[in-house]
Amino acid sequence: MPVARPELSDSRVIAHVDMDCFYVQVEQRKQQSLRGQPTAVVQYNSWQGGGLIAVSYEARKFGVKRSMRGDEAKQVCPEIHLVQVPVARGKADLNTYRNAGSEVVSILSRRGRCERASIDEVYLDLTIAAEAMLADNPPECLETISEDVVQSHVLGLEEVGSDARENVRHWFTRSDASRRDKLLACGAFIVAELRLQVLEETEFTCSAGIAHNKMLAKLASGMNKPAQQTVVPFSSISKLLRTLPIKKMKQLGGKLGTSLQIDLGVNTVGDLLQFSEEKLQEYYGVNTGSWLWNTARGINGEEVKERLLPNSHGSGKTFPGPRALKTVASVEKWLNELCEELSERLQSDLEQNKRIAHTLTLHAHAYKSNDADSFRKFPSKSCPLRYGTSKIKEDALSLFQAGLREYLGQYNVKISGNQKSGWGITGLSVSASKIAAIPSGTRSIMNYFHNQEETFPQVKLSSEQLIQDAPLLSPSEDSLESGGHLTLQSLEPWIACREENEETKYSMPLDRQEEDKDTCKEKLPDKETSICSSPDAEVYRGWEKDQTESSGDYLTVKIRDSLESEEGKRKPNKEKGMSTISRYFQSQLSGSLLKAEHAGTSKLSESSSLSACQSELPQENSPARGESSVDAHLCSQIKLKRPAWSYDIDEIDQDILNELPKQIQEEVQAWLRPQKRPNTVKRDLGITRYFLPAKDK
DNA sequence: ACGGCTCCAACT
DNA sequence: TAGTTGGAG
Repeated sequence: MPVARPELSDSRVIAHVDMDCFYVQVEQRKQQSLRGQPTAVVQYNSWQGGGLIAVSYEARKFGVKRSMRGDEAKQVCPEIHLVQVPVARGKADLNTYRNAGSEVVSILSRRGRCERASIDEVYLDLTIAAEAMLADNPPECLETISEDVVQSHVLGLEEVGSDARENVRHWFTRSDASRRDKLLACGAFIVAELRLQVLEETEFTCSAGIAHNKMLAKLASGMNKPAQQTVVPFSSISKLLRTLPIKKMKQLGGKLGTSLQIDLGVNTVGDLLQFSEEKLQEYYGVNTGSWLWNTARGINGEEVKERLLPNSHGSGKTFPGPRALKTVASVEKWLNELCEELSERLQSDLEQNKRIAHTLTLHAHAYKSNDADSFRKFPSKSCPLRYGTSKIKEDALSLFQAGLREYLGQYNVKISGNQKSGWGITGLSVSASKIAAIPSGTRSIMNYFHNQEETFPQVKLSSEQLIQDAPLLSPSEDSLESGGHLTLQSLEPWIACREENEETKYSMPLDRQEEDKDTCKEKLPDKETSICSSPDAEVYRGWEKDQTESSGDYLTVKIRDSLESEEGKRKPNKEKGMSTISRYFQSQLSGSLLKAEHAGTSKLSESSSLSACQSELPQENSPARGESSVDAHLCSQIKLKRPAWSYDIDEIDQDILNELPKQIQEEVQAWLRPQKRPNTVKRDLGITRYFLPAKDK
């Protein structure tokens, strides 16, 4: 069965905002003299002037293109200013651009759901805001319309006429427009405001598309650049798509688009209209077939996902041709560099966003010169991610060695040392994924009960489960003010200070599990303190409150009473679980709730707040972040602090969760199963077979 | 075996 | 789940 077909009456207001030659703008802001100049950002100046990764519009006039070499660019545009991407640890370092992207996102996310689509693009769902504007303050009632809005492009209007501007102004204000047009008009107002705010607060310009779905918004944002916006009214869609080259459509720029051209003779999106949905499904499978059919009609039901932060971090480098790595030692050296960068970024993510990553993956490209099957792909390998730079290095190397053995095949025993081993590594990357919000129900739990108390005198937990005599927790004023044990901050140090001197449970990387098991184990500490709960670890971790810094009470709440060990012996016991959790909440309420209010306004507590980006400050006082000493300092500082809580996230009884308020359930869920994304949109990109007819029909 | 470095998502 | 593949900027 085909995927659920999106509504024909899709009247959402979706915007796609795209920064104009973003890296160039970032460099121009840093170095104001570059403004207005033909400029490009280049990496690796050594070989042929390096590769261009961003080109200013002034330079584009000269025919300078991305993917040119620096030298080429100089030829067509001798005046061009080439700015190098920062280099750290022997590789390009994109952090300044990532941070600048975060600045922008923090502004663009103000008016509706915001999905960070890449380092310099977002999608916005402005439906609610547009509806509100239409209800309260519709454009047709406005006396004057701001210049920025009138400068919008509206597809389908005669822009060549003597009075293009007047046409646009009229389109925005006419009272007899359809509701969907009016909503788009409101969307365009909102986007214009947002873009202005971005400019004022960051000095960056951007372009935008406003339409009823993501596909069309994306298409439109690229139509008038730079620093302009384009609206796609419903009535303009068919004409727009009729002549649009198929490859211009997002997702069709690659092999699928080529297959459409070659195999079906489809050159424009409009050409697709002649094929029935069934026919397209025959060629490309049900999902892709339906997607194509819808796309031809401008229909696209993809939701804008709420995501301000990336789902993974990676650090990689290529070693082209002669620079290929040929010894394990050189691979190790580079892996170390990559891991250091990755670890640093994981640390910042932890500090700024309170998130932890759960999986470490290694990718490599390799060649074999001698062998017959030398075109085999180097397999990617992953393992649980342990925080701490040296742990990451260690694990990454193990993953590499596992991959290499597999790559070389079982007969090739000698993999190390020899210069003439016949293999070479042309690309390496390490990445961290499955990033989830820190196990910090604390905030929302406290917020929840805070609110509850205003509404109800007593929490809604069955009374027999409220154990009054449990002297569990009554934090001193002091501990609350310093972040106490109820805030994220108290949790952070425990997770943040994962460094080498600690005792840490060893999650054995794949390759060592078999052969080196014994030798490995001896070197390893046996006490479990790892963030990652490995599935086979027989561990108990309660919630602990440290005694060094707070009032001296000691708390151990068993959040997990039902334990399912590997042998699966014990059976769930809801009652017990409930009672302990209830005790915890109860003690919170009776003991510390009111004080928590003060904590909420204290400086420390503020600094621990979960702001997505720390860049909402005016940029004058937010210079580019220092390189790395910050982290080191913070970490050492943190080490002195106590471990706050520990927990065993895999062992929480689902029944217990179900008893909790929805808000908390969601938060806990997120940390229970980080890998599972809520609401996976049934999107269809099964782009695997292009030449095979009808398999799945 | 060069465009380099990321990121996302679907599929198996 | 881990690993592969395609796509985009």
